[in-house]
Amino acid sequence: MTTSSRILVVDDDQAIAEMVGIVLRGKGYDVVTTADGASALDAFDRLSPDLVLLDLMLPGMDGIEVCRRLRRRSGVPVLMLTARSDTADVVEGLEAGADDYLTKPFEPDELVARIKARVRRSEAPSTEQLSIGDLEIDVDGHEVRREGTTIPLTPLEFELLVQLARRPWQVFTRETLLKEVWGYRHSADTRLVNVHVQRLRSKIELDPEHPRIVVTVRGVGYRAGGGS
Amino acid sequence: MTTSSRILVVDDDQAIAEMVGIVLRGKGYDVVTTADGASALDAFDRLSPDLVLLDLMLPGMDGIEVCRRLRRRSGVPVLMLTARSDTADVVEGLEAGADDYLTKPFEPDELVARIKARVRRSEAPSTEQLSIGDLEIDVDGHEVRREGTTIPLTPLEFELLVQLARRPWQVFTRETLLKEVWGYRHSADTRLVNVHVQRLRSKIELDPEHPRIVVTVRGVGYRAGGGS
DNA sequence: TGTGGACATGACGACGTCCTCACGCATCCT
DNA sequence: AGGATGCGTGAGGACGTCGTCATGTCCACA
Repeated sequence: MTTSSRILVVDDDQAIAEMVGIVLRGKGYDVVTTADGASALDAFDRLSPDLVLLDLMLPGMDGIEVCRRLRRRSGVPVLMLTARSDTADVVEGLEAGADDYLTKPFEPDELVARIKARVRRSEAPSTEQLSIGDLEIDVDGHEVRREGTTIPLTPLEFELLVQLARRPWQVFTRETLLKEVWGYRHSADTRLVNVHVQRLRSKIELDPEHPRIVVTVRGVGYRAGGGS
Repeated sequence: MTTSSRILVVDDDQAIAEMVGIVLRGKGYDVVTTADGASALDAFDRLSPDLVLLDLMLPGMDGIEVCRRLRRRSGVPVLMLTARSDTADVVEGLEAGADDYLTKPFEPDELVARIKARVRRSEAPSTEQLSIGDLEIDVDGHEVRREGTTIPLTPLEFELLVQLARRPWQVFTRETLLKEVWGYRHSADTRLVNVHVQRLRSKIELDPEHPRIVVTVRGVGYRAGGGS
């Protein structure tokens, strides 16, 4: 981890809170503890933790309500921790927006494993990965790679490639591409598309004279080859 | 739901598989069942399900291995379902990339609630929304809005704002900002930060002379005000 | 209240990206 | 085969963004 994940522990049982704190700090997490709902929400706003570990039984506002309010302001992973193990309670907790539900007594190892799973998933940004031919397209990271090495593209070239790669084999007319990539507002000069297709090819094609990734469909437009 | 979520159930125990199928179909899910690892992976490639419910004990390839292979090709939510309840097993399952782990016997309601929680989270567009003052920051869409109208920022200005807004009230030194926003490689001239902070302010502050969103902390650096 | 350091602000130039245009080549139809 | 049309390719210029510098202003501290 470049910087350790912050975890907000909300539990009024001091023994549990301390134990959890020790365990999690031992695993390299940055732990902050609060004992009631109001201060939990306050701490949340100040700290922007990466995960909230929430006891169901709290003085004042209960855990369900805290969870609902957290959900209103953020998509932070919430792991509920409670002594109540009725199915109805579990269902209620999950319905309120919790991501996981663990009943006391619990094994510290399992707690840590479940926290890791939640943090892992929320830190892994919905990495939309497209592949076309031998290219890997990281849509969120705005990167295109061939065998691990990044190919630098301009924003426009990247958008053009993504548009084509999202529907392999489908042919896009120049008009469609202008609308989708450039936006509505643009002039109707479709030769603009040619130029950028060519620039794109000069960067991503192994043999730009015989393009295999972005293929011309004469009289219609362009399509991305599916990799075969 | 616009279209019902597809769930791939992998279990060689026909009684369980049938029961799970009935329960989930009753909740409106589209369920496909396979009985071993190889056909599960095959079905996965064909169907692109929205969630995989995976028994740990399978003929041939075990559930852990199936989970690993799924992870290699996709970020699909995986919920493990098994008779083994040792903490070590839970930890191993979660380490292998599972998102949740439920032990038999289980309550159908809890299964459904946990599935809903997973699907809900994976369907929620990872729209990371930050707000700072009266600004709304759409991190994925690279857009900043005030009362609905977008404020045009350059990529650099946007990254700078996001960096500050991710930790409201926390003060960032110029060195930190240079490292985080500009990347490692950069010169040590911290005045560069001043210039871009000023440009950012001229666009996002209502009264650039008295900035309230990006605030100077004399002798230290800058911080984003939390909106109060 | 004066002084030095820290910060704000404006100007300018380098650079990259994008759009337009001109021309050459390939492909299709008769 | 020859013309017409569609496409590829290179050059050049407009524009926006970013880095640097010079100067002006604010603030803390004595």
